[in-house]
Amino acid sequence: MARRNDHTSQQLSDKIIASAIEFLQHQPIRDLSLRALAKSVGYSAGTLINLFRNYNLLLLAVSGYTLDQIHQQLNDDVTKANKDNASQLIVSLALEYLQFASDHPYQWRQVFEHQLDSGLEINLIHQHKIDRLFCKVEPLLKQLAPQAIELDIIKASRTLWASVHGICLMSIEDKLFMPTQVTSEALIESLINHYLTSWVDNQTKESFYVN
Amino acid sequence: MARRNDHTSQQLSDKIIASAIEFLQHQPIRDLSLRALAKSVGYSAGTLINLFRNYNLLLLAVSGYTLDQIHQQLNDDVTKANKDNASQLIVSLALEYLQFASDHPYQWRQVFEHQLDSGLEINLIHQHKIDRLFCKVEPLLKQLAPQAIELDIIKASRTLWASVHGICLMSIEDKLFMPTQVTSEALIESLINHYLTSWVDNQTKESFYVN
DNA sequence: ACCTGAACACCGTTCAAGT
DNA sequence: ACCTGAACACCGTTCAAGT
Repeated sequence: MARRNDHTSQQLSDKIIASAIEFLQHQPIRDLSLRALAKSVGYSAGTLINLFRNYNLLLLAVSGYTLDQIHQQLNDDVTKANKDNASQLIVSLALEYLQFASDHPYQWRQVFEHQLDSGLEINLIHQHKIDRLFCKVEPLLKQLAPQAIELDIIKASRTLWASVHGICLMSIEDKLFMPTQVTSEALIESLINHYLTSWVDNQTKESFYVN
Repeated sequence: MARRNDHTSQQLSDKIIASAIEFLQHQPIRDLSLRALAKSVGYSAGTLINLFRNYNLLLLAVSGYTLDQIHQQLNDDVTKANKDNASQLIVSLALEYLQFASDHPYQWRQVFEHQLDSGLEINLIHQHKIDRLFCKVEPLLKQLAPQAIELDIIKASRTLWASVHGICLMSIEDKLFMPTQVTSEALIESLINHYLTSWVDNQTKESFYVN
C-alpha cells in the first residue's frame, strides 16, 4: 500500500468531518472512535492522526464545523425574518437554536461537551465561533434600547444566550419534567419576553438599581 | 487472596464513591477509570463491577451523591436566609448553585454529562433528584404570585432553573467572553430580577398575552 | 460468599517499514 | 511524501479459580 493519494488532504479532512457529523446524527460522541471513523472513510487510524495531530483536535474540527453550521442557520433566519420587531427576532433566533439542538442532539452536545486541551492557539478560533453566536443578539438589544451602555448590552446578551442554552440543554436531555402541554419553545418565549420587558423598561428609565 | 471481608458492601460502596468524588475535585471525569478507582480503594476492578454491575452505574451513584450534596447545601441556604423576600431567596438559591458549580466544576459537570442508559428503574431516582432542585423554587414563586395557576408556576420554575443552569455551565467553561468587571453572579441576578419583575407583574394583572 | 488475575475485545498513539 | 500495520499502554467486562 501507501501513497494512494486519491484525495488531497483537504478532501480527506472534509470526508472525515462529514463522516463524523453523519455518525452524530444517530449516535452519541461517546460511541464514536478514531478507529471506527478511520474505517468508515477507508483509511488507517494513523492517517487520521497525521492529518489532525490527535483525536481530540479532530473532534475540535468537528465541533468547529457544527458551530459554522449553526451560525449559518441563524444568519438565514435573521435575513428572512421580520426586521421590525427586534424582540421577536431574538425569540426567533433562540427558537432556531433550540430547533438545531432538537434536530441534532448528539451533534449539538458534542460542541459543548468537547474539552479543549489548554494552551493551544486553535482554541481561540473555537472560542471566537462561540462568541459569534452571542454577538448576534447585541445589535438587536441596541435597537431595543439605543441609549444603553455597552456593558449593559454585553451583560444582557450573555444572560439571555446562556439562559437559552440552558433551556435547550435541559430540553434535549429530558430533564425539565413538565406536563406535555408545556413546551420548551414556551419556556424560551417566556424567558426572553419577560426578561426583555423589564430590561428595556429599566434601560429606558435609566434606573440605577437593576441592570 | 479472596474473602477479605474487611468492609461491608455498604462501607465499600461509600469508600468508592468518596474516592471518586475526591478525584473529581482536581481532575475531570474523563481522566478517571474503573481500574484507577479500584486501585485507589485497594480492590480489584472486578469487585467494583460486582458491587455496581458496571462502570456506568457506578458513575450514576457518584452523580446521585453529588445531587444529594447540592440539595442539602441549598436547603441550608434556605433556612439561614431571610425569609421575607421570596425573590431574593430565589437569587440566593441560584447563587449557591453557582457557588457549588464554581467550587467543584468537575464534580458538577459529571452529574449532567452522565448519560443514563435507557430503560432502567434506577434512572427514575436520578431524575427525581434533579426534579427536587426545581421544586425548591416553586413555593417561592407561589409566594410571589399566590393567584398564579399551577401550570404557570411550573413553567416559571423550569425557565428560571434551566436558565440559571445554563449561566453556571457557560461560566465554569469560560464561554461567556465578558470583561472581568462583569461577573457570573451579576448575570444570575440580572436574569432572576428582570424575569420575576415582569412575571409577577403579569401574574398580578392576570394578563392573557404573556405567561 | 467474596475476591482476584488472566483473558478478551476494545481504545488512542507511535513509528519503522513499505511504496 | 503518503500511508500502513504491528506494537504499546491503556480501557471495561467476564469468568474460572482460589479461599
